[in-house]
Amino acid sequence: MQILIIEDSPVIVETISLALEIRWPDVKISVTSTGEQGIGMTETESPDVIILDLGLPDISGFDVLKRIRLFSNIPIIILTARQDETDIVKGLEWGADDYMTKPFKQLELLARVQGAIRRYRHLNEKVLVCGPLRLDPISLKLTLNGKEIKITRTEGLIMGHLMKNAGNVVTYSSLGEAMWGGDFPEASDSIKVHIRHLREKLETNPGKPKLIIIKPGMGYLLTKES
Amino acid sequence: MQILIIEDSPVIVETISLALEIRWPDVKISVTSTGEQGIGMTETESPDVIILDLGLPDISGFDVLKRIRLFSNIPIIILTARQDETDIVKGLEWGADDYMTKPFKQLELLARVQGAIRRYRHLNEKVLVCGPLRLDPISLKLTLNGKEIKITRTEGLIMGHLMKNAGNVVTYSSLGEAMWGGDFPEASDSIKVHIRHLREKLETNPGKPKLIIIKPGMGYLLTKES
DNA sequence: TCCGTTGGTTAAGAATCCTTAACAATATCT
DNA sequence: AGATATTGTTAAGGATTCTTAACCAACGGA
Repeated sequence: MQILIIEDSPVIVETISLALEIRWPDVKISVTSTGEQGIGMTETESPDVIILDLGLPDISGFDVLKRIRLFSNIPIIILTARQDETDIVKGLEWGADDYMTKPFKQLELLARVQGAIRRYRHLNEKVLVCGPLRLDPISLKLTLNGKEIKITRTEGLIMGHLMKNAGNVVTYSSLGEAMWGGDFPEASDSIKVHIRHLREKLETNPGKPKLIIIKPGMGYLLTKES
Repeated sequence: MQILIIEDSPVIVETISLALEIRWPDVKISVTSTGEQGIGMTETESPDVIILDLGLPDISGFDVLKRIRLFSNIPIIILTARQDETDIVKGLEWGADDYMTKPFKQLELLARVQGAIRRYRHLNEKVLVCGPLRLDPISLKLTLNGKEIKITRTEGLIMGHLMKNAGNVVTYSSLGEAMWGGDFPEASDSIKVHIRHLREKLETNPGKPKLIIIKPGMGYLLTKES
């Protein structure tokens, strides 16, 4: 994970960096105080998110935004002073993904960054295919040999995770993360219930599963191909 | 709505066009039988969806795919013969959004096109802002003055539709379409209940709404700005 | 062999959410 | 102003979905 901060105030850079590093200990943060350099670094480093102050010393933040958008869809969160709130609409129209007004809370920042990443991830989520199974990871619609299978949200998240790692074992904890996000209950019986439900919907013989296989002591595995 | 078909078999083109025209009577369909032309037409016509046969007379369908992906994220549905199913994975890896094996059912085609468009629409769905309200239209998370407001899925769809048309009246039927999709119950009392719930969550005085206003006989209106 | 752990199975309960329905309040029209 | 149509309000019911819990079966190590 890599984040580019285009901001000329060292205090704000410090605030932002600190929060990001606490939330994502292995984040790589690049900083520049000028717009020109920011555009360059966007190309060279291709960060996952850009945090862009609209009030820069050299060129207008809007120009930076526009020029980055000429070649990239990287999510951009714009910063602006509270009194310049009219800029926000303009910024969003020019392709920003989100905005924050200064001063802002660190938690708010983290939420916005997290949201921007999540939305951007969506962009790259293509239909997943695995043998006879197809899953649209956004709408969580699943088909088996072309027939639509009704699944719940949670079941869809599990299938998405299994299909992304088809052929490999998926641990309980990584499944938990896919289902519940960041932090999830230590122990829960519910995974095996969901697995049961999925097997009932997908397997010809749910008692003798051929698709969703248990790897004892490790986790589950979705058989690659058929 | 515009769709580009890159396919050299007139029979298949006919099948596809017919289905598309029935489903979307005002669709604009462009056809070409060669890959080179297909790439060109993608640039000049910027269609909403491309249907691409992998078996073309001039250049490989994969090359077409790759070259289009160099400059565009337009959703591409690839067609391939049943016996070449190994192509599918390669196609998806190279950036196709979906696939169909020939022969295919017309209804299946429509579903795939619809799905591709819906997913692509997501790409362009930025955070909606309207005065103190912010809505992420994908996760349907809503904040009011920065505070997160818990809303249900249906409430989120309603807010999305209202915010997209902030300042303008939104009719009952268009709200129904936003909530339930294509076809929806003629008469239902539930909209007004959802509106009530939203007002309880958003208005300082839900009985005297200032945000979600009724336009008697027409529909609802979300006040632009505050 | 026996016990303990791991996973499977099933049912019940809780939580959430949507819709319906009945009645009240308000607006619109004549 | 009075009648009628439209919208507001509230409670209740039903559907769906997730979790918990209790018990069963299989397996491996002591």
